[in-house]
Amino acid sequence: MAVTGDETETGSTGDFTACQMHIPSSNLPYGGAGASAHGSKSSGEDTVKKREYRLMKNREAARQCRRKKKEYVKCLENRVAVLENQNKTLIEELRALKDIYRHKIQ
DNA sequence: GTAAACCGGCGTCAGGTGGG
DNA sequence: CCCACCTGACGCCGGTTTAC
Repeated sequence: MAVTGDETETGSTGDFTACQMHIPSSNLPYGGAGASAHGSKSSGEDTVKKREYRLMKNREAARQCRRKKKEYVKCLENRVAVLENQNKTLIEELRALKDIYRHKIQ
């Protein structure tokens, strides 16, 4: 496992354009800073709670990010399949047209 | 049967980004 | 600024596969 620290939260919006998806946002009980930046009066207990909250939100965010990425990759794989099919069809069509042309000129 | 390699998923951290 | 959010990277873990 990783070690200490503090960071991050959850939500939605993001990139992975072309093949995308979107999920709703969330709410936040602890609006304050990460861990008493300057004038904060948060007690130790409060700080711990804030950290736990952040970790929880980031956990969710990471899960969602992975889900989204998987979806994106699946979408790309789909696209590849479609394009390969299209390519095959076009090659076939070209071959047929060439054939017709060849017969016509002789 | 078992050790090693591989795989997929998870939690956490760090850093970037956009909005208020 | 500050905050919330997103995401890449890292390390860990449990399950599966492979080689012996």
